[in-house]
Amino acid sequence: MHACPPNLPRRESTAERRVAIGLAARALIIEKGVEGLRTRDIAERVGINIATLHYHVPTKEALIALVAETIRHDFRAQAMRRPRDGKTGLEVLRLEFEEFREIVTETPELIIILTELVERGRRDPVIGEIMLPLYDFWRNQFVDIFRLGIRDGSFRPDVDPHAAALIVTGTLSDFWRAWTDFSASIDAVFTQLEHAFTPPIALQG
Amino acid sequence: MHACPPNLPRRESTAERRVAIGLAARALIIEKGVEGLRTRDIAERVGINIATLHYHVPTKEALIALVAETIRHDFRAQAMRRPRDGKTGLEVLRLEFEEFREIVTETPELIIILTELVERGRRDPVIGEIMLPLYDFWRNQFVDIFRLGIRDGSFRPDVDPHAAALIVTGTLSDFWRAWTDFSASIDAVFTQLEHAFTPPIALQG
DNA sequence: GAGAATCAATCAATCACTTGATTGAGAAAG
DNA sequence: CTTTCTCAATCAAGTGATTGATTGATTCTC
Repeated sequence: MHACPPNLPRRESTAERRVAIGLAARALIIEKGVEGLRTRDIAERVGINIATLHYHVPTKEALIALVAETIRHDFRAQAMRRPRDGKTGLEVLRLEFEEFREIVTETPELIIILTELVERGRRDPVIGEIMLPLYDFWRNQFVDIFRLGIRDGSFRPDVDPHAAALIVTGTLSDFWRAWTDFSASIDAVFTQLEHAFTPPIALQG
Repeated sequence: MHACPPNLPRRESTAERRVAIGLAARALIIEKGVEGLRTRDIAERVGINIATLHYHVPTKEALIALVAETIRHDFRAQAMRRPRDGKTGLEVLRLEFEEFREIVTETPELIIILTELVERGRRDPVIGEIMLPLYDFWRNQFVDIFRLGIRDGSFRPDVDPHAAALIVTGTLSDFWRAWTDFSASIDAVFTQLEHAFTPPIALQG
C-alpha cells in the first residue's frame, strides 16, 4: 500500500472540490436565493477560476442538483441519529421535534434551502426528481408516526394520518419564516402540536 | 359636456398598462418563478415594446414591487368578503377556511406567488416592506380568532394563540405544495385543524 | 375648423454589461 | 511521460435599461 505523503496535497480532489462548491453554493443561496445564484460568485467563494468550477461541475443545472443532493444527504443523516424501535407514536413524534430543534440550532439553512428547492422542483424536473421524493419521504414519516400512534393509543382514533402529517410539516416549515415580526415559541408550538392529536387528558390535569 | 367617442381609444392609460403588466408578470412567475422573470417576456406577453414597459414601470425592482402590491390588494379584497361580527372564534375560523377554499378554486396562484415573495422579502427590503406586514397580518388574524374562541369557549383554554395561528397558516401554506405525490383532502385538513383546538367532544360522539 | 404646439406614450436600435460556458496553453501530480 | 487539473482569455447570447425619433391625443390660437 502507498503511504500518504507527509505534505498536504497541493490540489484538492474532485470530490473535495465538489463538496466545497456545494457548501459555497448553499451559503450563496441563503444570501441571494437561487434567483441570485451566479457561477462566478461560487467560484470566487471557493477560490477557484470559473473554468475550474465547470471542470468539476459541468453546468449550472448540475450545480443546483449537487446542492439538492447535499441537502438530501444532510436530512438523511439527521434522520439516522435516533432509533425509533419500540416507541409509541407520540414518543417518535417527540423525537422528530427534537431533530427539528437540532436543525434550527445547528444547520438553520437547511429548511430555507429545502423550501426554495422544493418550489423550484415544481418547474424543473431535474430538481424535482431529487427534492420532491425527499419532501414526500419527510411527510410520509409523519403519516407512519400517526398510524403507529393511533394503533398504540397515544393518538386519538379520529386523527387522519395524512392531514395530521401535513399539519405538522407545514407548521415546521412555516416556523422558519422567522424573519417576520411574528413569533411563536418553538416549545409552545411543539406542545400545541402534541395536544392537537393526543387523547383528551382532562382527568390527568 | 363632451360625449365619449364611439371608437375605442388607440392607447391605454398608464393605469391600465400597469394592471396588464402586473397580471402578465404574475402569470410568468407561476411559470418560471421570480428567478426566471424577464422584462422582455413581460413586455411580449402584454404586447408592448420593452421601452414602453420601462416607461410605465421604470425598473425591474419596481415591477416586482408592483406584483407584490397586486397580491396584497387581492388578499385584502378576499378578506373583506365576509363579515365577522358576532361570531364565535370557531365560526370565524370556518370562514377563514372557506376563504382559503375560494383561493384554491378561483385564484390558485396567489399562495404560490405569496410564498415566493415572502421568501424574497427576507433578502430584499423593498419587497419585505410590502409582503412581510401582509403575512404577519394574515397570521395575526388567526391569533385574534383563537383569543376570541378561548373567551367564548369554542376553543380550549390551553390553546396558545400564537402557536395555534402558526400551525394554521403553516398548514394552509404547505397544503399548496400539491405538486408532490403526497396528498391530503382539504376537508380532512380543515376537520383536523378544528379538532386540534376545540374542546373534547367525547360525550357528543 | 385648421393648424401649431405641447405632452404622453411608443418604438427600433442600441448600450454596457452579465452570464453560463468554452478554448487552448500551461502547471501539477503520479 | 501521461493524465488530471487549472487558468486567462474569449465566445455567444441574454439582460436591464437607455436613446432619439415618431406617433397619438389634447389643448390652444387664429
